[in-house]
Amino acid sequence: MRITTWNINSVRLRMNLLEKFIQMTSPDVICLQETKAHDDVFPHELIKQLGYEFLAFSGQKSYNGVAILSKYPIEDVFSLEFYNEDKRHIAGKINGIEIHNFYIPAGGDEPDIEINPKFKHKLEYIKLVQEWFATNRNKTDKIVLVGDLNIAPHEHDVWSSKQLKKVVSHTPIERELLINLQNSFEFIDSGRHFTPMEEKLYSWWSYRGKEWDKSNRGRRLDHIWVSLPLKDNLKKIVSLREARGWERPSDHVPFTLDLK
DNA sequence: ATGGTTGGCGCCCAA
Repeated sequence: MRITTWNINSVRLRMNLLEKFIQMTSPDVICLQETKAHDDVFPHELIKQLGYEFLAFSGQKSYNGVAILSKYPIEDVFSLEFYNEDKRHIAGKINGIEIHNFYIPAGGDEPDIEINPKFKHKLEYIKLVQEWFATNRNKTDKIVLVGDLNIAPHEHDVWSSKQLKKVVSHTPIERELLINLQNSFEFIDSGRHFTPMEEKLYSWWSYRGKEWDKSNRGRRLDHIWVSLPLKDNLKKIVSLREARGWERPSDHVPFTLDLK
């Protein structure tokens, strides 16, 4: 089973890129974030024409929004709403595996919970996810957790750990909380399972600043984790860097896992 | 220390 996570930054604007990616990669399951489309305007007919008959989506106007596109039936679909009415999560069971698609809050600019409520909300959100899994799921369940988690947890998940240590997405508190969440459920980080810790691995390059390709100031914000029963099924991952150079790209690239 | 770009929507906000 081939599973992709991709923050597409407006699904309606980038249907042509989605089609291009599908032709290249043909995943069984595609999890999208930042669809930025209310359910009433989600392009479900077009996506079905691309070969994804089974869809689950939870969207809102302008912001957030997540979707699961699947070649196989999706059962037991539900969404967690940890903050306001934000559409940041959708889950469902495909071929006996429960897939959780998250769009964790970005957290604003200032990494200080006293003056920035968005940062506070981000940290709380991660703790709530951890509590939810501890309370509602077992480590023996077959689970895949994907999404734009908006945190680059390890040193070589960013172009300069030193220069980004006070930048939201790579502050010590966020890194610690995300690693705690991962360890608390013994999730396996597929990106680092296949890429040595000392090797750079990115999934996002900012729109700001010229020459993203040459300067290569990337971050690994997008992740696919699997629960312990799926560890031996891990086959390979691909972070599709070239997608950042496509015409009118998302600032995130598709990240794909193959499971035996 | 600062400013840089993009998308959605409505005349600015979030990333």
